[in-house]
Order: sequence, then C-alpha cells, then structure tokens
Amino acid sequence: MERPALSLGPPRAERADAARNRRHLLATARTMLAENGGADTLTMDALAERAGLGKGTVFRRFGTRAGIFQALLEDDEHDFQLQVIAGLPPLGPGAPPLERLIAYGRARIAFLIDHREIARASLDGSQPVPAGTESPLSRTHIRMLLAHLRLENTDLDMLAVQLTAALDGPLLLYMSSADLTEPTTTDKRMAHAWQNLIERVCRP
Amino acid sequence: MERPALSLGPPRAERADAARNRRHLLATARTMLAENGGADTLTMDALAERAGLGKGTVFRRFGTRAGIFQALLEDDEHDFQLQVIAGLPPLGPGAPPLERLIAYGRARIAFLIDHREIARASLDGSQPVPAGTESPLSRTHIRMLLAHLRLENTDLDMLAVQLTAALDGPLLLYMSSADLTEPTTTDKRMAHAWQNLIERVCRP
DNA sequence: AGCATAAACGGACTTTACCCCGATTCGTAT
DNA sequence: ATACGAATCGGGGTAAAGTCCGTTTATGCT
Repeated sequence: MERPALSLGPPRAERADAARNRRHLLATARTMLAENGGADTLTMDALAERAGLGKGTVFRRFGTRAGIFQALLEDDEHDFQLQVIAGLPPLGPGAPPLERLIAYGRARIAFLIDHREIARASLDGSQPVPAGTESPLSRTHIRMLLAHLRLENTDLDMLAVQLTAALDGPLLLYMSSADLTEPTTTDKRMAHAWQNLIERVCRP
Repeated sequence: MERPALSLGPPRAERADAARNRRHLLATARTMLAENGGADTLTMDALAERAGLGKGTVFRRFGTRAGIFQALLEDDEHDFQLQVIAGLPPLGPGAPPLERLIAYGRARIAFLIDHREIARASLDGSQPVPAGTESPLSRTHIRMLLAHLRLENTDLDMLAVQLTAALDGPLLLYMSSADLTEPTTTDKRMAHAWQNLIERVCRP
C-alpha cells in the first residue's frame, strides 16, 4: 500500500538506529558537560568522537550546536511538563488559575536557574526561540490560565507573550552569571517579584 | 605628568586613527547591510576587505562579531536616547511618569521593529545582553519612572527587569520574522498591549 | 527470505569567527 | 623637532561549525 501523497501527520517515525544514536549522543553530551565545566567547551567534533560516531551524524540529528542543548533541555523539561499538566495543585490542575499562574512562574524560575547553562546555550541568536522547547509550553500554558481569568479588553496572546518574556527574559538575557552567585536568593527574589507582577496584572 | 597609577575612569581615549577606523568600519558595515540582504551574510573578512583594513583591526575594534551589531545599534540608539532624556513629552521629561512609561514602550517597540535584524544579530548567546547597549537604558529608565509611581511593596529592580524583558523579549526572542510581515500591525498591537500591561501593573 | 527504497552514516571539505605577534604609527614629553 | 613608549595595524594561523555526497543499513513489501 502506498502512503497517501498529501498525508501530513508525522512524516515518519525516526529509524531505530537513529533514535538510539540520538539517545546515545545526548547521554554522552551530559557526561561531557558533567566532566568538563562549561557548556561552551563542548564541541561537535569532540562529542562525535567521544560517542564513537561521525560528525555528520551529530549534525543530522541536531541540526546545529544549539540544537543539542535544545534537545537536552526538552528532555529535562519532560517531567516538569508532567507536573504542570497532571501533577498536584497548585502547579497541576485543580487550583484556581491565579494560584496556578503564580505556582507555574515559581516552578519555571527554579527550573531555569537549575538549567541556566543549557538554557542559555540553547539560544540560537539567528532565529527565534524554536518551537518545541521553552516558550511554547510556557506561552500556551500562561495563555490558557489567563483565559480563565476573564480579563477585560485584553489581547490575551500578546499578554501571554509578554509574561513569558517577563518570566524567561531575565534569566535568558539579562542576568549575568555573577547575579547568580547565590541562586537560592535570586530564586526567592524572582519568585516573589513574579507573584507581585501577576497579582498586579490580574487584579480585577 | 604621569597618570596616577590607580586611576580608574576611562582607561584612555581612543586613538585618532582607531576612532576613524571604527567609524569607517561601521559605515562600511551599513553599506554592506544595505546592499546584501541579511545580517547573517556579513562576514568579518568581507567587512575588513571592503573597508580596506586588516581583519585583526576589525576584531580589535569590536571584539566579536556580535560586537559590530552592538555598535551599530548603540549608534542608532543615540538620538533615541536624546529624545527620551531631553526630548518633548510624553517621551521626554515633563509628562507624568505613567504616560512617559507608556510612551517609552511605544517608542522602543517601534525602534526595535525598525532595527530587529541588527538587534537580533547583536545578541551573543554566550553572554548576557552587554552593558552599554539595549537594556541598560531601558532598564534604568523604566526603573526611574517606576520609582516615581510609588508602588507599594515592590522590588523595583526586579520589576524593572521584568518589564524590560516584557518589552524587548517578544521581539528579541519569541517572534519570528514571519510574525512581522506586517510591521505596522504588529507595532500597533504590541504598543497597545504594552499600554495595557503598564496600566494594569501601575494601577493603585 | 529477498528486494527496493528511503533514511542514516561517516568523514573529508569549506567557511568563518577569532587569536597572535612582528611591524608600524600615533601621541606625548622633552 | 625628535625620540620613546604604547596602542594600533595586518594578515597568516587555528579551531570549530556546518555541508556534501558516496557508502552502508534499516524497514516494509512481496
């Protein structure tokens, strides 16, 4: 049987060897990150060699250097997403939207501080934050919670983008690693500021 | 007379030839950007050759590829800054802080849409948004205006960073150029959303 | 099982950002 | 005017990202 010519849907599942190599590469990357220090010392050549694969394979799998870090991040984001979608309130469903929004910000800030190095390295510069990682969950989730709040005269999509930026931007763009010598303090301060911002924005 | 050994302050003015070359390089870069299309087709080699200078000079002047775009942006920002600091209200001084804040956002959005390509290219990725360009004016200015509003129980510094991110983030990080096929529309929509955000945040 | 086809692999090749250091030029104090 | 020190220039050199294409391998069909 021939595939319908115009079928959309997932173009085709990844081949088994490809999937295995992807996992292997990600694992190797993590190892290397743990051994050497900075994310910026991880080179594609080194990764390929260490994994015992060709460089072409690495690029075929991840497209770009940033792509590797995007994949790592996505991977780490997975159970974070689970908690948001199906975990306990107030992060998961069940709590009132305002509380969920606050809890989401708090959790996301913690996550980003934890993963700041990978998150930074996942930015490409020459292109917007890619679909599939980072924002989409944030943006969509925030947007959904905002919708429940029935704000009046509001461009929800834009507000969601703005709040996503207010949440991610500081850590992705503006704060130097020097500002994070005391991650715990920063975490608390940012979480608090987020709560304030949300309460101000959403107050009737 | 010898300079005091521990003097801080500007380490020394740029030498005349260096300054001339800097200007020349920036001008050449602009020309090339205007001729070829994208910012990503501007290579350091090409710039050096076109300017009739050595590659080393280019790097000495700007440090990094992103540095060139930062310099271009800073250059363009100069009269924008003038209007903010000494121009007519409501952008310049004289208007009530809330109105200035709204006007500032509106102006910055327009500026960023105008300069989106250079602004994007000026991001480094491996380091936070550099001092001297972009944020500092935004952050400082926003922070100053917020201070006039006497918000209660507020971490002004954090709020300023958040709002800066809400202002710059969408254009720097999240919006694809596809979203900007109709810059005028986007501009209006974002300006409106900014006004809404600010009014919500600053309402007593 | 055997085959056809599309996907994945590998590694040499190209391009480009960035470094280095000897040669040169500017600015200043005499 | 001149000489000296310091900053700048130049362009060849290095390393790392990303591309290409001939070869190999998985997968679905008969």
